[in-house]
Amino acid sequence: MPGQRSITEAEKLAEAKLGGIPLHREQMAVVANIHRAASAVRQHLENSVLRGADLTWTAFVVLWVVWVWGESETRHVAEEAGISKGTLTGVARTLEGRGLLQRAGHPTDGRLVLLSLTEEGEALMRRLFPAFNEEEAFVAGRLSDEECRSVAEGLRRVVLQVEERGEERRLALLDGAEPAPRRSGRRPRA
Amino acid sequence: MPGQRSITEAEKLAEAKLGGIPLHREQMAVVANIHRAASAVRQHLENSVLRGADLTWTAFVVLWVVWVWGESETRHVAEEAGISKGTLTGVARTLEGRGLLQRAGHPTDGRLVLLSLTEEGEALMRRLFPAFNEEEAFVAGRLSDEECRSVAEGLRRVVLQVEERGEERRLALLDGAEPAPRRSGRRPRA
DNA sequence: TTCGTACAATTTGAGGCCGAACGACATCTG
DNA sequence: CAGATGTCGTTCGGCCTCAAATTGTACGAA
Repeated sequence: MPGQRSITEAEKLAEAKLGGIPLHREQMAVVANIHRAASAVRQHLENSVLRGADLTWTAFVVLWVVWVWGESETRHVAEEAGISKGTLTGVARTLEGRGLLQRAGHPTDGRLVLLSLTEEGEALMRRLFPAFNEEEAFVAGRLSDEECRSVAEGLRRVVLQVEERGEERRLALLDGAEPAPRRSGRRPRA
Repeated sequence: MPGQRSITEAEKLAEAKLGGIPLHREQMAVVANIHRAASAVRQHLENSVLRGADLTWTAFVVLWVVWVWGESETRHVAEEAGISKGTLTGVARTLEGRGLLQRAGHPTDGRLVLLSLTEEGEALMRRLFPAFNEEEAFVAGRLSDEECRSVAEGLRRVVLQVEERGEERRLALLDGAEPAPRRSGRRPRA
């Protein structure tokens, strides 16, 4: 099993590389496993239920959000789907082109755009979601309901920590230094 | 807090949408939280320690793998970093261009390519990793060491389930049907 | 020794991804 | 009621991402 042995093994190697500087082992392992699990789960779901419908993970998440919450403003959809506004614009365009999603202007605020599923999109989700949820159950199959709750609760605390203290922490780390702009991204016109 | 309330709320809405079809609630919540946590952690680390070094998450992971394991064949690096071989080719090219990574042919098997850090890459990791690990500790700050171990263990079981049973499961689901090729990707030349 | 099979990394095409810049609109303030 | 200020969604540049097709190398069998 490469999986777990690697992490334990890697800890020792990393510690050796640092020559005695102490390492936050448990915290390192939990972060590593979060990402391992996320990518394993995503890959399984993409290759089982999503592939047949020619949907990517992100496209499915966006459809799911709009399906569950009903017609919504794009900023809320992006927030809920965990992607940036810019990414959502592209994904929504793709889904609109496939006839699964609709776009409408807000009646009173001209800046807003509302997203909703088409009838075809609704039908797709009614068909797809049960299969999706079944695979969620599969990937969590080695955990009892109680263990699922406990792991979910632990993860929730990680999310809360970043949401509530992350920004402040990042500012403290920079401590006055310039925010170090991303090297990629759009350039000023001048 | 949009975070947790949304998931609980969403469960009810999704259940309503399905009109009585039972839902695997705990499993759905654990999968949702895995992805929330992964993206929150990634974003925090990119915007705190990685941004200043102009490294993306993936680039850092690749450097980390090569740093910890030493000179390695690309297929192992891709596997360990959780990305496809094709993605690694591009990322390695970028890092090579920045003088952080080296590429060398295998002495006896001409098909293999070996990756290793340059001296500059080594120096970067010696400087960067302690800061990275410090932020891993920060994001896990609301969990005790024991809770970290327990969450990590739960996640490990999810990874194992997918690694050991995933393929078989996907085959069973298709059950003879064609594997439904990805719509994007390279086309045959003919 | 040449063929076939196996396996390596790379190329390719379509799309996801971020954050800064941008233009359109809304809303406050004088 | 005009200008300043703020907030929307979109555009844009540079990467990442995948899997299939491709190219190149290795190695066993005929």
